Amino acid sequence: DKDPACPSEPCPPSASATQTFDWMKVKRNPPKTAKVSEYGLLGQPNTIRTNFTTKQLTELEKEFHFNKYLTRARRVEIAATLELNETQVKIWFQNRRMKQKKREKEGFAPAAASRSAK
Amino acid sequence: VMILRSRFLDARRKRRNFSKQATEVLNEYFYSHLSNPYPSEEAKEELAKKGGITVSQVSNWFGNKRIRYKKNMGKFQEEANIYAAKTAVDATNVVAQGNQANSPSTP
DNA sequence: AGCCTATGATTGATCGGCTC
DNA sequence: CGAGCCGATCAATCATAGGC
Repeated sequence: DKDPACPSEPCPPSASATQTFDWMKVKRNPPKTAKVSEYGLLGQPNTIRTNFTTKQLTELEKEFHFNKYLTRARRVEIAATLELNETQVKIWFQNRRMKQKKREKEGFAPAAASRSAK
Repeated sequence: VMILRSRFLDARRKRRNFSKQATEVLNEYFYSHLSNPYPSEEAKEELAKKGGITVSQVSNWFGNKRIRYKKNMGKFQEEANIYAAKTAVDATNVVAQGNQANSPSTP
């Protein structure tokens, strides 16, 4: 209800000095990890970040070391075994590959950082 | 409550806050590009060099900064003013032509 | 000593672009 | 035309550092 200095603008909170740019309004769609096609009840709106168990991560990691990329068949197999969606397994591998790449890239450079620390 | 907290012992354990200069460099860039705080890979490399941190750390910093900034803009108003005064290379819209104002690097 | 906030890192998942 | 991948980013969370 208060409006210090806002002629005619839709500014709920109350931006003053700096403006509100587009990137500040970006909103991601909620995860669709849910498979609300079975139980008539709304059940659990898995609209949140899934937490993989240590067991699942261990298996995924093991598989990753065997093969960096998945085949359709293997994916189905793993998803079933770990009780995850094929999409989750697929995404996990993609993220894992990126993580690997990042580590290889930056796992070498840090060979010169400490200067005259103290 | 399944003790799935097996996350302990990851890596994020020993965390060090960045040096004053690193934070200074990062904030300068962030606020002078508030309209679009998404540094290119090259820009990240330069920021990393200037701040004495890694490119990944620069990415993490901007990621956290953007999210936290928009989550609570009011809380950063003061900080914004401080850095806004220091630099002003903002380019809200790439409107009209250009003269010769650019590269804020290499003095 | 005990909290509470600030902050760097991690990560499941999304977004846009590209390849096939 | 759609599925999978890449690269970047988001968003929530973890765990610690810092301030009082």
